Amino acid sequence: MNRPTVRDIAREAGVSLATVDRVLNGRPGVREPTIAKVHDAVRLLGYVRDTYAANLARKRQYRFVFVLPEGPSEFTDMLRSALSETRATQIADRMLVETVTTSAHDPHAVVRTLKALDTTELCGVAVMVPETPQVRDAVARLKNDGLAVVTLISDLPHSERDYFIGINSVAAGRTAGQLMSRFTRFSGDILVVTNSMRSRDSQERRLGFDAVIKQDFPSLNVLPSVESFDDPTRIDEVIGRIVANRPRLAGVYSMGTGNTRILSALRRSGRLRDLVVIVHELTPAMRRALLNNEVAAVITQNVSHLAQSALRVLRSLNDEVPISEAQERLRIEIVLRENIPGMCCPQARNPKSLT
Amino acid sequence: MNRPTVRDIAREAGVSLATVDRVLNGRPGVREPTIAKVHDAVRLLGYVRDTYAANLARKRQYRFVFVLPEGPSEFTDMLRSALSETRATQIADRMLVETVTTSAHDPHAVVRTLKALDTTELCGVAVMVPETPQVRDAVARLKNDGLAVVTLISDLPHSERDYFIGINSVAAGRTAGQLMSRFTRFSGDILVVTNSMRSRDSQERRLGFDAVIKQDFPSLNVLPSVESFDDPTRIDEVIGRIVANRPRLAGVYSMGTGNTRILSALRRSGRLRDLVVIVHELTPAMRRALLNNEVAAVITQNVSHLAQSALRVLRSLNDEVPISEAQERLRIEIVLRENIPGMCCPQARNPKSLT
DNA sequence: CTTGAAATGAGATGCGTTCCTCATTTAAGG
DNA sequence: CCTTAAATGAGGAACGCATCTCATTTCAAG
Repeated sequence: MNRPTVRDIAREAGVSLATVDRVLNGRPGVREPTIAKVHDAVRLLGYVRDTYAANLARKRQYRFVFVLPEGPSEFTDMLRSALSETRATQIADRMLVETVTTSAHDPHAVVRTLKALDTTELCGVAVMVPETPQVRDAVARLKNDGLAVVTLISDLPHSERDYFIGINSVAAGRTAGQLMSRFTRFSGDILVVTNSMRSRDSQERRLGFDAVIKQDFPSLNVLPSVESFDDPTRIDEVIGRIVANRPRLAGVYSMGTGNTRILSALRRSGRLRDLVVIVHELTPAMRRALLNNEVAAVITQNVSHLAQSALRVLRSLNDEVPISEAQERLRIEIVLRENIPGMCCPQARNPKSLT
Repeated sequence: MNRPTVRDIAREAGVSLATVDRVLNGRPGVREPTIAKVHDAVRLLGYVRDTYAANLARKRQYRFVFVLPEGPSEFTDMLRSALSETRATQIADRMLVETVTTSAHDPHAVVRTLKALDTTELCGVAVMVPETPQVRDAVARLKNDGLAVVTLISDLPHSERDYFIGINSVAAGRTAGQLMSRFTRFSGDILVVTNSMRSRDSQERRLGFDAVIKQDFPSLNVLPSVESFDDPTRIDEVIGRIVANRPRLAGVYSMGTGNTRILSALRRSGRLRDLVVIVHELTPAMRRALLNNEVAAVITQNVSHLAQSALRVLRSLNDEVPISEAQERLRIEIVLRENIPGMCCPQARNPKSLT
């Protein structure tokens, strides 16, 4: 019992190969009842097009571009290298992916970048940019030009994007909240810091964090969010002040970027060892911080899976085949010192008594 | 600049297509220097065979079988359904996978099952069976017949299997240990229970658990392992006794199967709410237990990724293409109430103050 | 230099598609 | 009933590769 081919469909439907082809590829010049006959045969035989043979025949190349924020960032570096790790898949599956960068802070620059994309050559884009009305419009334009559009890491909920690849920020914030409560033994002040509360991610993480603490662990005192605006001196100053003024400070939750600076500010304050620090995104620096017991937990998503998922979804969108929700759903990962990915050998550790 | 084809190789090497084919497919009748010329051309042009075109031409079907433990088990049910979720991939990639079950308790049955496999039809097997010398021999025989063999969940370290797909049990045990320490506030007795300490997984988990507690959290008192032998009445009896005799009991670490029974025994003892319970494998029952705050954390691996990874690896082994270690490495996942996969909407919760 | 086996070349065919072209049939309009 | 446009059929070429056959070349041994 071999997989049915177009010939089988033709025979079953009692039409010619040419007609089957016309129907399957949505070409004009076929009457309704004939179309129905073909579709019936497809259903009956359980035919699924051999995408690879099809791509071979039409010499297809999937051209995708990833739009990432510019500037040095450990996180986008990880994403970039995860993307290049998929190279074997890329060539096997006839994909050509390139990345372009854009200033994440400047909404106009983002729109310019999106407008500059050559929509005639491209099959799809994956964007990781902050949300603005202009960006939503630019996405609509891309969709209008027939491209597949997926959002990465942070979503554009009311845009016309086809799919979001990333984790739910509210749930991530809730996870951080639960972890913080249990690790701080349910009492003390919690400092919440981010680079900017204008970012949707930070807002949602804070929302989830507060919700779970208010509901389940009300004995924790969560301080108002502190914004660093990515300004190193401001980080040092603000953190220094709060640590000095809050003897009951038990934990620090960093929702945004700049974790390295925040850690060194805390280190300078001399209280780092007593604080439960929870951050997002497992960058190389945060791996080190976990190993040194400076950070208690990292809430993260698997960037490698993210990259693979983005490519799979973009391809499915182009082939118009269904996407398996369950298979593409990224998990909210909790990384402690002992389950850092890719650290199988527990040697070279820096022990420390926490008790 | 398109991808090079066999024609390009032939031209570059100054030989005919037939010779290129002979070299590429290891057919006899080519002199050493000619082989070298072809290989040089391959390297120079960066040729990679189009596996899909190749499979199309040779009408190839990958036939794989998964050997799983028989009997009702939430975990193997999950694995089975994860496997069927990959059906779209299976047909797209010309794979035909079936599962056979075998009695995990009876080493002879396992060997019989492995011997009964039709090695002429098959391309590879994925096995999830306990380790015995006989099983290792059976694996050697399969390898000898030219099959690809991967181990699932629990490894057969000294067998000739090609690849192990699963997480490091020692590291998983360490993670459980770290979590237990922080959640129990670094003090109290810890009950460690498993269905059988003869299982390599349990041994290794215990090893990791003890190591991390001894090194970093020596104030915890970890009790000797209790074996349930999958006997419900024994579970009730042993757990009841220990809970009654240990007023300082702070946590329970279940390394093996039978979590539902263990939980109900603890529930009956009336102390469940005060105990930090950590288990392995996120089954539907454990999801419910997390939601009810009966279990504090589940250490698990992503069964869906496991299934996909197994198929990818089996295919790569058959195609003799390199396997991307980093991409296939499964993570040790920590699941708390707030980051249960696939639970985006935080309604319908059963709140409880833990403070 | 001849012989014969080994090495190599040339070419055809097919895998499941797509995408053509050109003929033939069908159905509706006058 | 004839005309005409639309619908359908028949078939070929190509995609990158595997596999096979048969002819030709090469090279060492005799």
